[in-house]
Amino acid sequence: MPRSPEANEKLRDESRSRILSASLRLFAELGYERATIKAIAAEAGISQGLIYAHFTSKAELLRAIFAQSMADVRASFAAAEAADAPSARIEGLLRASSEILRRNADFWRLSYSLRMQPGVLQELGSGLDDWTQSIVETLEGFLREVGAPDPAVDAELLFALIDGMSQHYVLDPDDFPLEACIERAVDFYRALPKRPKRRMPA
Amino acid sequence: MPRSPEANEKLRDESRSRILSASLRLFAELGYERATIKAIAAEAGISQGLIYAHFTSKAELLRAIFAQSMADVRASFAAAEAADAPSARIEGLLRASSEILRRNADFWRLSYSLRMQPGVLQELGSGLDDWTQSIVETLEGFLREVGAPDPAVDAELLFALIDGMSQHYVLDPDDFPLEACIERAVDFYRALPKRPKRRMPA
Amino acid sequence: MPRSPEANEKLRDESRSRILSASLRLFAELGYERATIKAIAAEAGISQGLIYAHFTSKAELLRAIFAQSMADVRASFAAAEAADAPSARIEGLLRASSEILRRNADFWRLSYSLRMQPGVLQELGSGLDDWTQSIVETLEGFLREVGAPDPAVDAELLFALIDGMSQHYVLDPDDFPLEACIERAVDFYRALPKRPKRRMPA
Amino acid sequence: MPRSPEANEKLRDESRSRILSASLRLFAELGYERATIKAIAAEAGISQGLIYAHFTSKAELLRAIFAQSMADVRASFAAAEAADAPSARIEGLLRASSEILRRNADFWRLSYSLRMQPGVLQELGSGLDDWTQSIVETLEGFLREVGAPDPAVDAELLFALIDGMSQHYVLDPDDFPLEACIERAVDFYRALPKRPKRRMPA
DNA sequence: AATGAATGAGCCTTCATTCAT
DNA sequence: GATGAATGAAGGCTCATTCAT
Repeated sequence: MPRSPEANEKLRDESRSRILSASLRLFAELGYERATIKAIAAEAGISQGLIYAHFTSKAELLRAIFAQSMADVRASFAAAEAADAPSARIEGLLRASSEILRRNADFWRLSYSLRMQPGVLQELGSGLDDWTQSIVETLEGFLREVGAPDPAVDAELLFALIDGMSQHYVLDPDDFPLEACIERAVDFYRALPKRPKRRMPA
Repeated sequence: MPRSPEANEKLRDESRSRILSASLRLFAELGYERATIKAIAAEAGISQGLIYAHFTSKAELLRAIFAQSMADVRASFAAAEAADAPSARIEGLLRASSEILRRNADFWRLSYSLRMQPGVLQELGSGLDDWTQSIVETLEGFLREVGAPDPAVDAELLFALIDGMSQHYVLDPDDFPLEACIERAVDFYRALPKRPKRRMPA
Repeated sequence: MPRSPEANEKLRDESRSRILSASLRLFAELGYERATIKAIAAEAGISQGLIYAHFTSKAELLRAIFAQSMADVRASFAAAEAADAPSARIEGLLRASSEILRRNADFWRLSYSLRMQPGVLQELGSGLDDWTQSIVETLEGFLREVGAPDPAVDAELLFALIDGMSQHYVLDPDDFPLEACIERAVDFYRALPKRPKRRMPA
Repeated sequence: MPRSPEANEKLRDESRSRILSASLRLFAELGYERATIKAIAAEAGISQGLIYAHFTSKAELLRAIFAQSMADVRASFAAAEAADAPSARIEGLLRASSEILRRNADFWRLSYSLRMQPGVLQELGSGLDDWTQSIVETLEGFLREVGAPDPAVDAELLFALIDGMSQHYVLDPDDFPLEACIERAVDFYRALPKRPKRRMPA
């Protein structure tokens, strides 16, 4: 007598999510290339073959992880955007990143490690570029609202700042003072400087 | 008939530096794992075997690149530190990074791609951690000099900012407005905000 | 609640024959090695596991197909043999092959593809050799009856001819003029040449 | 001091031809699928990796074998065609096949085994179909010259006969009376029957 | 009788590394 | 110093087969 469809689905889902979380962990810890299918299977407590019953290839597995995590992250971002009054949006966003980071540290680690590897990146297919692009645009909108003198440049700067902090946190979560840095950044953006008159810098 | 010792040494040095620059280029472009010894040899215009006459392994080649480039970078930094009056040091440093980046873009690309891959990193041996540590300390000194309220945190923040900009530049040198961002950062640090009284943030 | 034994048996037979015809089709189309158990199950509309409830292995499945089809073919041959007067037996056999081929094209395709792969053949176990042997002997009998000068050689020749035509037909059923060739072969055998005196050929 | 270019070429050629002949042997003996790269390497007395220094893939290796052998065979055929007076061409061709077969028995075994496996065939790329096509056309020309009533059909018949004999020989070189069969076939074609008046066959 | 999740051996291929010259 | 042929240890992936239900 075959297993009931529900029992089957449960088994499958269980396997799938073990694979997914094992790979996220190992991809983040070792990097995509060094995280062996063999090692992933071991970490997930299953056989190598089973991975291919769920994902057609290692690259597919990477894509699945991204799809899953990016959906999660996107939701968090959207929540942050909607929540605040215009004047507080930047503060809101900065403070939100802290939680988003903590909740998906492994994903961010992986994502940052991939960003610098064009070879692997293209196995992932596009999506990441578009995404960062859209973040910059969002930031630019916020900064325009608060009267930044050159919102395009300020957006790049703010994004660089957030990205830099995120990476430093993710690299060393125990020692990097994430919250303190964020609060300090808030100070800076509250005192948003006007662009001064200036002679051409060399 | 044997070559003269000097001619030999010159040949050797020539080979060595071809290998080094070829690997730097390929490591940066493809990532450490995907840059094949075969491809490096081809790029350098020499045989695979010769690489092992100069470096005992691929990891050791990576180490050599780091040693060479870090020396170069350290020198640039030292110059920047010494050049300015205390009050202008932060500005000086920010502006200096632009040139340091442009001169060694490949090295930075590689370095950033490695930083997130502990697996590869440990083949590199320590050194990178110590180095970033020393940078943070230098920054902290600068910030203390200009009266930052919490130099330790401000140093982390400034380092994150520089690192973020550097990465964004290195990722897309043609589109990222590096100089404009740096100048804008200078604005922020000229207007260095005091830490305001504040109720505990949630 | 348990099914009645008869219903069970009917189900079982149904499954078995679906499996058999699905595998014959796929073995013929893709070759034994490339026809996956998974694909066979899909083609048969059943689960992979069920195949192993009927056959202990893929090789055993192949054996079953051969047993089934060879029985079928043997019957057709016997009918052809018995039907004609001695003088017309060769013609009868030639003409009969056409129908036998058309009826079991897939089996012949498979059979021809296997014949050249000793590796697979031995998984099949003996049987095919014996069978071709018996065909040659039958032909030899026919040819002796019609006064062939060297029935043994003529039998080999005739078998080769039939086999050659069969394969060419099976390879390209739409373009190969099977019936025309058979009729032409009949011409040749009606005019069965005497063996001429001859000097040793080099 | 590097090996001389000649020494290198000799080494390479030696390896290449060991690989080529080992694969031909194993492909012919076991079939393409069952002839493992591992087994081929062992048969050739070299490492698995070396095969890929000469051929980019297993399929490529197959292609190389075909290219090599087909050139050889084509030359033999051309020689046979040119050698004889029109009236003796068919005899000449029949007798030539014997030697062509004996010289490349393994290649023919392989070639016949592949012909029935569309999957593998297409990895080989086209060429085989064109080739058989051109053979049939050549035969048709010969038969027209000697006044065959329907050269197109007669060509198919003759080709089937040759192919049938070839296969039977190649399947069992020790027992199949190749020369005797060929001589007997010559008898048949010397006595080339006219097409008789005939009522429609059933 | 039947299912489909799960296994594990083995395949093709890549690549850092060695070695004879 | 330099070459390039050669090796061998994985790595990703497939597939016949088993097993709990």
